[in-house]
Amino acid sequence: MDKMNDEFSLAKTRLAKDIVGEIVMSESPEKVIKKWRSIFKVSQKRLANELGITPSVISDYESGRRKSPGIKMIKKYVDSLLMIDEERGGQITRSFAKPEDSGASVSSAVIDIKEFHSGMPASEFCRRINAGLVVKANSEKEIYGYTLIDSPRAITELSFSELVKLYGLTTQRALIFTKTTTGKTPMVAIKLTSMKPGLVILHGLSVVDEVAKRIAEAEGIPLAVCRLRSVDDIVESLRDVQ
Amino acid sequence: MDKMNDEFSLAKTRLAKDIVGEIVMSESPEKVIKKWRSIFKVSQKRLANELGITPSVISDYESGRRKSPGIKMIKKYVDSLLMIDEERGGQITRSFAKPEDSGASVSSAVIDIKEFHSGMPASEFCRRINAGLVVKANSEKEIYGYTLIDSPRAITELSFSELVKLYGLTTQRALIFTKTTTGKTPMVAIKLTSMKPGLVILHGLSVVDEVAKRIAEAEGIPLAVCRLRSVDDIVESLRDVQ
DNA sequence: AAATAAATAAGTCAATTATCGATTATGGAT
DNA sequence: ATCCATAATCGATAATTGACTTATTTATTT
Repeated sequence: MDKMNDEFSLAKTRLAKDIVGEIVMSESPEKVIKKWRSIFKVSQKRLANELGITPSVISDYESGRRKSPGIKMIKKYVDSLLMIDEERGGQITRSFAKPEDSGASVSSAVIDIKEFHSGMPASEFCRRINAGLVVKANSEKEIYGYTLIDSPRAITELSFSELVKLYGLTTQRALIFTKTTTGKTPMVAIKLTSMKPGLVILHGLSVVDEVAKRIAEAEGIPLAVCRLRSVDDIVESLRDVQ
Repeated sequence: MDKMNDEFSLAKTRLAKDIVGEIVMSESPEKVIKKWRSIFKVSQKRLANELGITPSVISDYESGRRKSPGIKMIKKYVDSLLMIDEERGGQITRSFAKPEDSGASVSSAVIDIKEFHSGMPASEFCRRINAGLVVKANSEKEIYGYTLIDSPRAITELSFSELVKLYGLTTQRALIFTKTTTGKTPMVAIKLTSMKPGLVILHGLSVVDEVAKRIAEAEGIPLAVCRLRSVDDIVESLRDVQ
C-alpha cells in the first residue's frame, strides 16, 4: 500500500462517516441522500446497478416514502457512491479531503493507533505494557483506545496546531509518548492545548520531571512510565489487546 | 443564546454526527452502539426510559438481534445519550469537543454560512448577488453552499493552519471574501493551501489583481467581483437562497 | 452469601421496510 | 412535436424491525 492510496482511503473513510452522519442526523434525510448522489453525479440507474436493486427503490428512499432506512442500506448506499467515484478516479472524494487527511505530518509521528470496543481501566492498560503509575489520579477511569506517538517527531516536526489536532483525537484514550527524556515537553503541550487524555504513558526515561508530575496531578490525568525497552516491544504487547 | 451554550451545542451536533458515522460504517454496529452507551455511563433502563421503550429492546440492538436498525432509531438513540449527558452537566460531550468547536477565531471571521439541498451553477449564484465573472473557468460547475468571510479578520487574525481548516470546509462551495483591496492575498492563500472552492467572490474592490486572476485561471476556479455596496446587502441577497 | 440491579435471551405479533414491476411524469435534445 | 433517458409513483409481497412480556444470566452491593 503506497502512501497515495493510503491517504485516499483515509479521506474515503472519513468522508463516508461524514456523509452518513449528515444523513442520519438530518431533519429530512431524503434530501440529504439525494444531495450526495447528485454531488457524485451518479444516476439512480447506475447506483441501483451497483447496489443490486431496482432504481425505483432508490427513488423511494429519496422521496421519503421509506422514512427510516436501515443502517445497512445507508452504508451500502454511501459505500457504493464512493466506490463508483473511485472507479472514475476518485475526483469527488479527493475534493472533499480535509487537510488532516493528508496525514503527511501527523501520520509520520503516529506509530500506532487502535480503538477498543469496550472500555479498559487505565490501570489495567498499564499492566499490559509493563508501565508503573507515577500519578494515580483517576487511574480507574476507562479508556477506549490508544495512540502511540513518536514524540521527538511530534514535538519537532509538528506545528502547535497540528499537535492540537492530534491531541483532540485523544480524549478517553491513552497517549503513549516514546523516546522521551523527562516527560516535561509532552505534559506542557497537553496543558497548553487544554486536552485531557484518559492516560499518559511516557517511554524511554527513568526519572519523571517534577513539572510534568505536577501538571498531571493538577489536570487529573493518570501518568505512567513504561519499562519495556524498545518501541517494538510496546507494539508487540498491544497486538492482542481487543 | 450565550456563547457558552452556542459552543456546547456545536460540540454536541458534531459529536452526534461522529457517533452515528462510526455506528453505521462499522463492521459490527452493535458493539459500537454499546460502546457509546457505556462511554456515557447510561444504563439500558435509563436510556429505555428516555426513549419510551423497554430495556430489552435496547439489549436487542446491542446484541445484534436487530441487524439493521432504522436511522430514525439510531438518531433517537444518540440524541437521547447526548440529552441525558446534558442534563447531567454535559461532561462527556464536552470532553469530546474538538479545538475547532470552540470557534473562537474561525467564527469571528465567518460572517455567514449556508448549505443548499440541491446544486446551483456558479454562474447563477453570481447573478443572485450581482457579481460579475472575471475568470470564467468552470463557471457552470455546481456549488452546494457558501461561506461569507470577513477577509481582513481571516487574514490577520487566523493562523495559516486555521485558514487551511476554514478552506478545507469549502470545496463545492462559494467562498465570498468581503472588504478586499486587490484580491491577491485570498487567492495566494487558496493557492498555498491547495484547496479548490467551487467559486470565489471578491467584494470591496473594483480592479482585480493580475496575480489573483492568473491563480484562478491556473487552478480552474471561477472568480467574480461582487458589486453590492455593503456586506449587509450581500447577506440580504442570500437570505432566500434555498 | 444474599439481595438487588443490570443485561441478555426467547417467544410473539403488529407495523414497516425492502423490494419488484409496471406505469406515469419531467426535462432536454432532435 | 416527438423521442429518449432519467426520475417519480404506486400497488403488492415477503422479510425485518420495533416492540412487549416474561424468564434467565450476569454483575454489584451489602
